[in-house]
Amino acid sequence: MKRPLSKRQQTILNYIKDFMGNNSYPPTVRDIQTGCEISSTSVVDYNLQILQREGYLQRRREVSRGIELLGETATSTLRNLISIPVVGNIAAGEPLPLVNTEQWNDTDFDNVDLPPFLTKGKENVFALRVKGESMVDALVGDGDLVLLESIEQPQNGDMVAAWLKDREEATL
Amino acid sequence: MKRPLSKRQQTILNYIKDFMGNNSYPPTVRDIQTGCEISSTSVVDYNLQILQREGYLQRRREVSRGIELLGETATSTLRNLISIPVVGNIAAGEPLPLVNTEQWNDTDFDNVDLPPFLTKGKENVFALRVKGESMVDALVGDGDLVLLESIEQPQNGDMVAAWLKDREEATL
DNA sequence: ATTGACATAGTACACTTGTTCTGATAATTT
DNA sequence: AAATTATCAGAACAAGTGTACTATGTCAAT
Repeated sequence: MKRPLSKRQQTILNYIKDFMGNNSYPPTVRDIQTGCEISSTSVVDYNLQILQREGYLQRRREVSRGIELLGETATSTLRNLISIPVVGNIAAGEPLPLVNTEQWNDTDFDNVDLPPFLTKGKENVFALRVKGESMVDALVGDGDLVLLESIEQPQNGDMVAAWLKDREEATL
Repeated sequence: MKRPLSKRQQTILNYIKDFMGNNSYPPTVRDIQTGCEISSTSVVDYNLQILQREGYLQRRREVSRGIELLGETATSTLRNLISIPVVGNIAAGEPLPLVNTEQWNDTDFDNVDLPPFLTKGKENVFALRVKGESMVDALVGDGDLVLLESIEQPQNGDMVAAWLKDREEATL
């Protein structure tokens, strides 16, 4: 049941969005105050309460800068491309090697930016570069990147490989 | 010229990454202190200086929570992305090669940042790049990325490749 | 005109948080 | 061993920051 936001509330909301876009940390009450040219911090607090009540943001009043944007506002603007690490190469005509992900660091590998829908539903995804010639029925070629989703499985160590050709995806 | 980070610096860096992944705002010095079980805030400040000097993060000391991660670390954390390593290449028309993770070095792989939903439910995911021409029914082409989910298996290290064609999924 | 909800101001307080200072301990070099 | 550097401890200060309190103004309904 969202009532329309007042002009000031709109201003504040936009300022927060803009601020977080530039600064990687949320604004303080006083940042908003000066940024929106509001005369008092209490006014900011007052409107933030409303914005929270209306579901536009979440506050953690006990901590500084405890503002979190909710809804598409937060997600859609920030998440467009996905960077996937290319952990290494795999050769054709040979079984996939065992990979120990626990030893990996995020900074250890190169990254590839991909559209989000490619990894939908998977959690720990990484990539391998294909070395050598084709695989099963010539679906994968030399230089292709293979996105992998790692799974912990005590008993059986299988791997699921997801090929991504341009925007296409197929599953084996 | 990056000198190797000390264990404590690694711990702090990971904590910041983790914190920003969960909270949408950076941690305070004291958050890091308690989170990493450090006895004094000055120690945190000391190590943050080093991390900044080495280029791992940027600080705005005049404001609270003025920590900004640099590099891929930053973007992937902000966008809730998952960094996936591309461990190697795979060739078409041939079985997937065996990958020995223990031989990998930090510089051996590229990374690809992907949205979490792609790897949801899977733990150790990595990617392979397809080299050469197609595989099964020409679903995967040269340069494609294959997402793999690695599993620890003492006895057998097999991999199942899952192709993702658009929204379809199949398993090998 | 009066009421009452909504919105804004101004101010002060208490806790948070970055910073600084001094000193101690460990690791490394000379 | 002595000297030097790197790292850690502890405490205190000052500014940053959320919040509470009171007062004022606006505006529609009564």
